[in-house]
Amino acid sequence: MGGAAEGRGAGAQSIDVGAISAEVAAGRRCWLMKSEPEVYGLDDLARDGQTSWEGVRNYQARNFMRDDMAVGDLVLFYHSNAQPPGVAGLARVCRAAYPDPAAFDPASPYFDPKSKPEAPAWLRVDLAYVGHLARFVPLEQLKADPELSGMLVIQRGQRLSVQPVSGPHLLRVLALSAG
DNA sequence: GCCAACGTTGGC
DNA sequence: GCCAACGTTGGC
Repeated sequence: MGGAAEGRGAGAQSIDVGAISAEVAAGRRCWLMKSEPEVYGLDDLARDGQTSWEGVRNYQARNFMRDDMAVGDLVLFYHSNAQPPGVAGLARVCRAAYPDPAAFDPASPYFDPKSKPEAPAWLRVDLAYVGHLARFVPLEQLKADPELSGMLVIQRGQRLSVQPVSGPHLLRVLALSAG
């Protein structure tokens, strides 16, 4: 591997910013979701094409998925606990919230005995890969950008792994990644 | 590894 | 319902 693909996994795609802008202008909902790249990063999603977002164990994050997330929604894929942390790419919700089977599995690190199949406490969505940002946008750059003031991910102590993002903020991140 | 921020738990 | 203790997140 080399050239433009340096540092990206096999199958990495670029993002059609014009098409995304049109979607956002038409009212497409936007999100940011965090993953530790050593656990499951954007390269893994590019390889797999889609994935089930298991393991959300925070009520506010669950409620966002349950109440507000729909098929087609756009997702900034954020690498947390990374060096540096930041936005790596774009994904899309391809299945709306449904019970997270990991919560029922005693062998899973996400097992939660409070969650029963007849009354699931935890949900997951499925995400499809859209593309890698032209350039990774580190958290430091998000924090420094005046147009992104108010974005949740840059706020101190903000730990939510599923966050709503405004359309203009999502487009701004794409613009920053282009240069 | 440190630690600030936050969420959850459990005694009362 | 209060709140201290504890566990987790996640940047640094």
